[in-house]
Amino acid sequence: MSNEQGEGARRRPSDSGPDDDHGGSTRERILTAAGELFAEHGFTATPTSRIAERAEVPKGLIHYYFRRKQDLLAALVERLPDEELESDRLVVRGDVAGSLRRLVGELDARLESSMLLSHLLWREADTHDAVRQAMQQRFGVVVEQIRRVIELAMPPGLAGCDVETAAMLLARVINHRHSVARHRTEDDELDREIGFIANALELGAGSPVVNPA
Amino acid sequence: MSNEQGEGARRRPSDSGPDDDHGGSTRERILTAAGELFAEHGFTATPTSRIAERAEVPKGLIHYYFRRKQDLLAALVERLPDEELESDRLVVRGDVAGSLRRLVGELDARLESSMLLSHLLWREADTHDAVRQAMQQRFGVVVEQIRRVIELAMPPGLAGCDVETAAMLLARVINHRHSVARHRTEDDELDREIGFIANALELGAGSPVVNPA
Amino acid sequence: MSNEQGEGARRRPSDSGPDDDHGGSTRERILTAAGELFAEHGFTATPTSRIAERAEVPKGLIHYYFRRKQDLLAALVERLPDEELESDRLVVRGDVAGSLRRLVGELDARLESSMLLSHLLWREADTHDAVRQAMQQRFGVVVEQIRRVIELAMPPGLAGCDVETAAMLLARVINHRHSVARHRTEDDELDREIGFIANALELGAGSPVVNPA
Amino acid sequence: MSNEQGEGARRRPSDSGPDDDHGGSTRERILTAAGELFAEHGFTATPTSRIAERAEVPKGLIHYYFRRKQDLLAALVERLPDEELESDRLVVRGDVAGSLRRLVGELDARLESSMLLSHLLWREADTHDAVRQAMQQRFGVVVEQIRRVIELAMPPGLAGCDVETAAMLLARVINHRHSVARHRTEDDELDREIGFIANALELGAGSPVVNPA
DNA sequence: AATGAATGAGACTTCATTCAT
DNA sequence: AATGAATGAAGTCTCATTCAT
Repeated sequence: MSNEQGEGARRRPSDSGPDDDHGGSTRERILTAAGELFAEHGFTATPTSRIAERAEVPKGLIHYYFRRKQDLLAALVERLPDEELESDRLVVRGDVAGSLRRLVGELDARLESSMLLSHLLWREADTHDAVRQAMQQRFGVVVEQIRRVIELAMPPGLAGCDVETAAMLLARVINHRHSVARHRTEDDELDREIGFIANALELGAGSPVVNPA
Repeated sequence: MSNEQGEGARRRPSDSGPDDDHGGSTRERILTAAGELFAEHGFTATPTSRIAERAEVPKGLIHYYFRRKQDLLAALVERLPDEELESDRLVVRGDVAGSLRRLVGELDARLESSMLLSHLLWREADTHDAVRQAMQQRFGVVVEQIRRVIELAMPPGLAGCDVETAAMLLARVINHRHSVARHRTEDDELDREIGFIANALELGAGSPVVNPA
Repeated sequence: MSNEQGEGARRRPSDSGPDDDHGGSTRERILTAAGELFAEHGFTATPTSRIAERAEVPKGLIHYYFRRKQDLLAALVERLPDEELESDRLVVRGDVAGSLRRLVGELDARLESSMLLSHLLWREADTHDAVRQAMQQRFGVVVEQIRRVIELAMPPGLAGCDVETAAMLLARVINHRHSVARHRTEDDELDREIGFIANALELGAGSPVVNPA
Repeated sequence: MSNEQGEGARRRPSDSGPDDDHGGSTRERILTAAGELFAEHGFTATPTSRIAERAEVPKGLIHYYFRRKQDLLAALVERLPDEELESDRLVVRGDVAGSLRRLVGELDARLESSMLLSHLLWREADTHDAVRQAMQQRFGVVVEQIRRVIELAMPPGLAGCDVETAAMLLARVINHRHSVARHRTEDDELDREIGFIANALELGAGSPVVNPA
């Protein structure tokens, strides 16, 4: 268990050339099919043969590009969109809730295409080390971005409250959506939760932690 | 691939007799082993033969008690501790944070034994209908309990804020711990998050939701 | 490469009971089929599916008894007839050639059933450690037996010659037959070679090793 | 499964041109790599892709030069050094042992480069007809050469003994080294065995075969 | 002349499940 | 009630070989 290899993922043959294949380069089609199926049924429960079917390539080609099934997962992780984004332009000083909403919107837009994928990765995180590491790193990045937006958006006088915790809280909510909530994505709830946190911050929540049990 | 039910789970042969087996009735030992292994490696990735090994029973016995592998999962769901608990005695009026901490503590204590199991179930939730339904129901129960504790603990004057959202937020945090956070369970973080939410509530957060996007 | 495991070979189900299978216990039939096919076409070139065909068992049963193909080889080695035999009764003092011929005859008789097998094992000796070790040990045993027979059969006065070398020489001839000569087993040649060696010993060959360049 | 021949081995594209490849013509590098790998792991167990790797040529090139994998084996057989050598200059009349030692030394020197290869060929002899035939022919040539050296080296008076058998015996020893003994090549043993045979011949061994069984 | 993507047959192996005892 | 031998479908992966470029 948990053997990453670093190698295993062969380079794609025609990287930037025009694709006369139906729908992306062959390698890409395989990855897309794999991502979808993994997300729908899980990694172990998805036979490589079904990936081949959906990608409309012969079975052997899967293992030509990705020697082991596991390498498909690794490649999917690498292909994740970079979560980094210049968040500064989203910030409106004094409007924490609005700024956070815009941030979450941006993050979601980026992940939109890979929502299912993201969900899959959370599922496989504790079976595959590479996946887990990637996920944890991404979590850290998100927390950091939230924290930054909050700090920029907060009115100057209210610097005392627990920004760190609020950021973590929101990051967890976001992750929860991507990881577990998959089916019932109720934007309404999310919206209210963002509002709650922003409001709490503006009220100075968390600053004086009173008698911690 | 959906959910069989009704039949499938055979009644244990010697139900009430004294156990001369080493460590619980045979059927129970099988379930425990299955729960552990499913949690460690996932449902599909766990062969029934390995369950038999860990439970120290012959392989045939697994399918004697549980005709299909899937029935093991169903039985594990049924065996989950009832989340219902008389929360009233945990409440100290005026101390929202403390009350919530005690509630979370109780919930954790109940789940302690089945922490891994709970995690497993979240993983398998979108592959197995029966599991998903159970999980969603449990989520609802937890939200409700949190809401109740908050309402009981809140000082009378502050009834205006968004208790519903706060409850959902905390429930999500709890679930996140059980479903995803598996490895790094940092109680410190949880504690601060509870404090943050309680404090926010006391400050009236969420009451006037300002310009919702 | 070269991973023996010690385990891997499941115990046969009905060891000594009467066989109503057609031709030995199931496990034994598999081993016999494997031995034959390995000998004919080599280990790697023999698919387990063909073993199943010849043994007239379903493919899965092969791996029920022998988890890995390699375990078949290991089991075949273990099944080799013990080369040890009470050679003393074969010896006629003063008749070295005759004594050796009887010894070789005995060894051949023992190996007769496993001639092909023996050949196979030599072929696979340098790919599979377990096989090589078994083969080397067997070689040592044979050399020792030959040496003993020679010493018992030699007339007392001629003790000076190089018995060790003669024994090795003959052992090598025997092995050569089993390992390489497979197809054209001309007993005539063997006979003359035994005669030559015996005669040489009686003439005192090897005693004074002259200028070993 | 028998032996194809006649076609199959394409002529190398640039036969006589200067080699700017690193280490021999491309075709030759392929053959060398194939020989090494076949000897190490056996014919069937060696993928052509690994041959390409070791030869540092693209995979397609293997099948460009040698349409079928089997043709590699055939080419290796053809490339074997010619065993024929003018043995007369090695002979010192009256010194049988010395003459044989020099002969064996020469043969070994020729085969030195292809010791492993020779071993491989013996292994594959009974799976590939072409290989077996080549091997048997080579065996005959060696026997003949030994016989010739013995006859030339023997003192005139001792013509009565069984030269044929002695030659066969020694040829077998040589072959045994090349085919089986691969790992523990103890020149010491070989030396003593040559001495034994030569000594036996000088003593007239084999001449009067006494009571053949 | 040379390349490496593509192909599909088939190898080994695992496994849930059945069934005779 | 309990067992483990038996079964065969299906999984992952390898590989010789072809072919368009």
